[in-house]
This record gives sequence, structure tokens and C-alpha cells, in this order.
Amino acid sequence: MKDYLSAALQRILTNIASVPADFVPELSVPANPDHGDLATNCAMKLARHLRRPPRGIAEEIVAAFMAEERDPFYIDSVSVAGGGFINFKCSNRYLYRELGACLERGGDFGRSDSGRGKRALVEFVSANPTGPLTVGHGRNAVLGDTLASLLEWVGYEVTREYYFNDAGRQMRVLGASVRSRYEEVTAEEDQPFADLPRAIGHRQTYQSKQLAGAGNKPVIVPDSFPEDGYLGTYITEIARKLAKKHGIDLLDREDNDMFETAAQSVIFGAIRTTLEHLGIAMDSYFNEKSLYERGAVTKTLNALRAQNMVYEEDGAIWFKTSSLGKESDTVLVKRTGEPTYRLPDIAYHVDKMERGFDILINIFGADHIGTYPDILRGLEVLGFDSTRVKVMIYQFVTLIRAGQEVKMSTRKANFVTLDELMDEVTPDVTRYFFIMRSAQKHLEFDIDLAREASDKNPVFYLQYAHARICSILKKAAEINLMPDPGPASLALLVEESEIALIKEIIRFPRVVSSCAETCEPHRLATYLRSVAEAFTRFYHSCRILGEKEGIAMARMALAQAARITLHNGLSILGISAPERM
RNA sequence: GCGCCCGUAGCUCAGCUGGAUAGAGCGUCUGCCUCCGGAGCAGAAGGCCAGAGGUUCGAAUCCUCUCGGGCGUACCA
Repeated sequence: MKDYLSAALQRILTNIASVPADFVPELSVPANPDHGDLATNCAMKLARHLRRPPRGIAEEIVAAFMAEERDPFYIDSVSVAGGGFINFKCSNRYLYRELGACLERGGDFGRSDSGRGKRALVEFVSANPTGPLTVGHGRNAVLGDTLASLLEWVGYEVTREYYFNDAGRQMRVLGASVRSRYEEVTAEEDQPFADLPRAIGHRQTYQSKQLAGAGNKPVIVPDSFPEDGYLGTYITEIARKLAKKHGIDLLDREDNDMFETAAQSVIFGAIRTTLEHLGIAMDSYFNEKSLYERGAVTKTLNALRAQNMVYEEDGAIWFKTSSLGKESDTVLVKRTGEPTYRLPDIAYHVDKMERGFDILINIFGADHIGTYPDILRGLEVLGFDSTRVKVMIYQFVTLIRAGQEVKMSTRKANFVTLDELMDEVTPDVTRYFFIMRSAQKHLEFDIDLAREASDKNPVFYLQYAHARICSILKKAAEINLMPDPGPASLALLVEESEIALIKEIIRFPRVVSSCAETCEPHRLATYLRSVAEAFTRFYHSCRILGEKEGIAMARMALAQAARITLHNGLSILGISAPERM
């Protein structure tokens, strides 16, 4: 309907003297339903240029519209209002047709094909395997997965990818942390008889070292514990596992490889389980190490060098970012010979580009705000179109419990894990709370509110509406009453609350595509709330069961359409749509 | 210092590419359960959209400045 009106207006305007050829009329949905269903401001926009009063221009457009362009299938009435708005009221026939389309498409209602034939890669979570996923990762995970679903709904072929780094400093510190805990654990626990003499010796040297290194530290750690080591209890658990399997044999190891790989596999297993619990299935896990193995990192460095964008100074290798709009240059390879994370990051993005994706989406926390411009610069230098990269930055999450902020610090290991959160409030609630707010705003996650299985909790409002519809349809089916989606049946829907609900439902496909285009998944949550609200109003003002058969069957069709919309919308959000609660 | 994000009802937040009287939820107050699921509905109160300028027919929305908060600004990730 919008397309039709827009084209009609365009034709009319070309026939009006001295309207600029490139003028495009805007159509918007008025906030006040008394102002019709669509409105255009083009008379006001043209007033200055034509040097005529806007109302006069509006009258002329309306006259032309009525004479040449009015399609009664779409348009019921047209009027000029306010300072020169032209308001269009759409016909019920149009609404019924759209409602019929919803019923016909069912589980596919809302899908469109603007992305057909295109491939998108959404990279998200991407936490290094050094500890369990935290609440902050949760927001990342839900945003990324929902955005991926939205892209699928508009036709993209989507790959969900998790990029991780299992080399480098972080992993070394992790390995050293585990080793230190292993020494602690093996000194404390009783060992098998065969190892007894060694075990006793180990315990004695361990304890004397501890005494020597002891101070008034608030957190008790082994003397050998790295300064910036990982303090979480999961590290000790991994050490215990190793002690159980290998006894004290690992004490002799020169390197920490065993500790690193053990830690990584345990932690990664936990991360996968957590994601699964949240309803997220990654298509691929991309290992940074593979870039080194394939020589992609060196290749990228050489390619940048070939563009004359790299130089050496103080033993380090620098990227000339100062010539690309940054205030300073950037180190790519440290004096130690080890690359900073930026170089493999650029190599990784080159790899993504070469895999032929049309758009690359990255979900980053606010703390990464300064890092991605370097990646874009690198891609540009290497001749890639960096506008294909879309970066979605989200702000941090604050947990609220008992009205108080829950302070979190990874160093002190008093963070709340995503698993703990889901245990408290269920995955459905977790997903809804993470998606319901605009990503660029700070999110306050009120655990007490989220825990309430009551009217205070917005998730249940949506699910309740869905369950209620299912219940009604089931009850009706028991007395052999079925929804009638035919045009004659739908034409019986004329009550205010019925029309309002229809209008809300048929907006769905546009909401989905616009959320996908703008990368604003929270607007889908806002929209679904309004659908549930419109349904509940309809439910309270119109009965279904007990009405005459024709009316009942038409209203069942409407309820069915509301069910489809809620169901499809919730499925994009990764939230269940229960048939009873 | 510089860069990015944010400032809307007591609280948490919507507000689509600038539009007509700025909207929800929670909290407060008033009604509504012989009736398809009351986890609900109808209504009331509550606002100098942080502040000041500017752009224009028209600004919560765009521009500039000020104030307030978050994040970044490493040969850490």
C-alpha cells in the first residue's frame, strides 16, 4: 500500500508545475489514528519552493489523486488536515487481504527476500576460552543470534561464527594459573600409596614456599600463582581433574602445554554447553591459530608492506594509521616478535572477505570501540570494501539484585556467570531482557524483576497471550469450530479492537525487515508487546466462543493470525511460545 | 586533553528516514472476576524530552556549545 501510494503521488507531482524532478514524497504513519493510516507532508515540503500556501498545494494533489489515482481497493478516504498534511485512510478490504496473507503464510509470515542470494557472516560471543561466559557475554550472544535470525528472515544465508584465540599471553597465564593450582591441590590431597615419598616431599617444599611468600593477601593463592592469574574456582576444579587423572606426574613437566590444553578443553566445553542452553548453535568456531598455521598472518603483513603502509622502528613493526585519520601509528608486531592482536584480527577479516560474504557483522562490547577502526583501515588498504563490515557496539550490563548493583570484577572472580543467571531466571527470560533494550544503552538487568513469574515480567505477557489464544482455539476445536480465513468471513471483522489488531498484525513483515536493516533487534520486542496488547484488548471487548458461528469463525481466524505473529516473532527472538503455562 | 555512546514520568525504558495532543511497564490511586486463561482489562495522577543557542513551516529527533554519566585513548586482549 505504501508503495502504491508513493508511486501515485510521484506521478501526480510530475504533473504539477515546477516541482523538482528529484523530489520524493515521504509517507509516514500518523501517531494519532484519527489522522488516518498514512500521511504525507509533501505539500508542506513544497510550499517554499513553489511559493504557494501548503494547504492549496495539498488541495490540488488531493483533487488529482481522486481524479486519476485513487484505487478504492486501497483507499477509503483522503483529507487535508493541519498545516497541509494529506491523510489517507485505508480500506478494510486491503486489511482483510493482508490478514488473509498472514493466515496463508503461517510460519513463514514475516519472511521476505531482500537478502536473497546474499550471504552474511555474524561473528559474535568470541570470548577467549579462559573462563565461563559472563553476563556481559550473554548480551553479546543474544544480540548476535537474534540479528542472525533477523537476517535469515529477510532471506540471507547466514553463518554464525565464534572467533577465538587459544595462543598468546592470555592462554599462557591461564596455563600458569592451572599449574599453580595443580601444585596446590596435589600438595593438599592425599596421593596414592605408590607415589607417597614424592608426594610428601612435594607437600613439604610447597608448604615452606607458601610460608615464605605469605603476606596479608585477601585472596589466598599459591606462591607460584601468576600476578594477573585467573582466580575463579573453576581453575582449581580443572587442576583437581588433572590431579585425579595424572596424580603428581605433571609436576615434572617443563612446559605448561598440558595445563593449557586441559583448561581450554574443559572451559570450551562449558562455553558450548552454556550457548546450547541459551538456544544458540554456532555454525563455525574459527581458531586464530589456524591463521598462523596457514601463513595468513604473515601474508597480511606482507600485503600491508606492499602497500607501503608498514615500517620498522624501535624493533617493532608499525602500521601507518596516522596517515589514515588516526592520531598515531599502531604497533602490529611487538619488539618481542609477537604480533599484537590487531594483525591477526586484520588477517581474520581478510579471510572473511575472501570467503565471499556480502556482509560481515561484528558484535562488540563498548570496550572494543577503539579497536575495530584499525581493522577497517587495514581492509581498506588491502583493497577491500570496508563498508561491507557492520559493527554493532553494545553498552555494558549492570546486574541489579535487591535494588542494589551487583559489583563484578573478573580479577576478583566475583562475576556472575551466564549459567548462574539462566539458572535463576530461565533462558527465555534471559534472552528477552537482553534484547528488549536498545544495544547502545546501558542495560539494567533486575534479577528480582526477571525472576517474578507475574504480570510484572514482560516476557510472560507475550507468552501468556500466545497460550491464551492456543487455549481458545483448542476449546473451539472441541466443539468443531474452525477458523475461517476466507475473505467473506474476514469481512465480518469490523469492531474497533478487531481493526486495531489487524493493523498491528500486518505491520509484522515490515518490522522484521526494518529491524534487520538497521540492526536494531530490540524494536521487535517492542513491537511484539504491542501485538500482545492489541490482542488482549480485542479479547476483552469481543467474545469468540458463544457468538454466532460466522462471527466466531472469523474471530478465530483473527486470533489465529495473532498467534502466528507472536509465534514467529518469539521464534526470531529465540524465545519459546508455549501452548499453555 | 581527544574520540565514541548515553541523558525522555518517582524508577526502568519506547519513540521508525525531523511531523499533528511525547508513549509503555513498574510504583501510587479508582473501578472491573455468576462470562473463551485476572500472569488480565478500563481509567486517574505524574514531563521546561539535562541546559543554552541555531537550522525550518515544524526539533525529544539534525548542528554548535555547556553540564552530568559510561567506555576507550598500550610494543594487554
